[in-house]
Amino acid sequence: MDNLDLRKAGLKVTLPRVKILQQLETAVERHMSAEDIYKALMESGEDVGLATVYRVLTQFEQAGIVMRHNFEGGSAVFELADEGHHDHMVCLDTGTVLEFLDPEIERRQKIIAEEHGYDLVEHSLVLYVRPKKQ
Amino acid sequence: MDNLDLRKAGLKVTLPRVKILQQLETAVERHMSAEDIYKALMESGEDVGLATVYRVLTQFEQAGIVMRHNFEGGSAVFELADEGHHDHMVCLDTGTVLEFLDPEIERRQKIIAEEHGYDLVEHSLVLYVRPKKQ
DNA sequence: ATGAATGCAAAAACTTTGCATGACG
DNA sequence: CGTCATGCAAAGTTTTTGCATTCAT
Repeated sequence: MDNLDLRKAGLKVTLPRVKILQQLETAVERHMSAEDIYKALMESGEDVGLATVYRVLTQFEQAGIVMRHNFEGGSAVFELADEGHHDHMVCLDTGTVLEFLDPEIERRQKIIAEEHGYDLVEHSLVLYVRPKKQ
Repeated sequence: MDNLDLRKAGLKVTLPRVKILQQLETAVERHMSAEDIYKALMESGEDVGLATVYRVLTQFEQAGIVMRHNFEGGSAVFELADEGHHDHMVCLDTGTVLEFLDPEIERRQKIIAEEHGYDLVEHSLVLYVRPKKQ
């Protein structure tokens, strides 16, 4: 995921775009809101406008470089689309986001859509969880 | 789902609350946004404020009378919580919302959460589909 | 009568857009 | 150099909140 990917997407290699990409690559938390990225860049001394972060993330999404998710709670979160498809598990206590993929669930989804006369285009599955009690 | 349910939830039986409940019960489309409900009431000659619709829906949600869903696209949709749990299938062409329940998917979700050391609290599964081609 | 609920308008939260300036190729 | 991208501020959307008034019990 580097400057070449930007060019391939027809996007000029500008400082804000490179910095946002780097942020998503190096951040501890893979899943960040526009605001998260904006703040992180500000703290690193990078001077990027919030509007630019939103614009760039939207372009990245269209180019298939990032994925946008609407978990519960105000804002959308973005993650690098460098892995294959997966679903998410969000801890209600800590906000931690875990990724998982279950072939059986994937399979059933496709079957269910077809049983109803549809083709499955995409899906959104989020498990909201809490640390196991004992 | 009647006035008794409101009382049981500790909510006074007011005209706006009754009308909103009726709207959700009688509307053709079970899944409505606050704006949808507001407009429908206006067209029926009921004079309810949009803020009240939001307030009442939030109270209904807390009381377990309705469920709130965040499908793609701006606004949240609400449905009466008079059936058991189910997931949703949204047609990208028509906006139609279908409900389904797959015991196997439900089972797998719980297992996956536990395998990661969590208890499953709730989940959100939405299939985005299109009418089958042939 | 009194506490809760409503309507309105204002604000809040998140995201997008218009436009003049600046940077990339 | 021309064009695309940026920053800022303003506007758009959806939802929430403050407050005076009205309503339910």
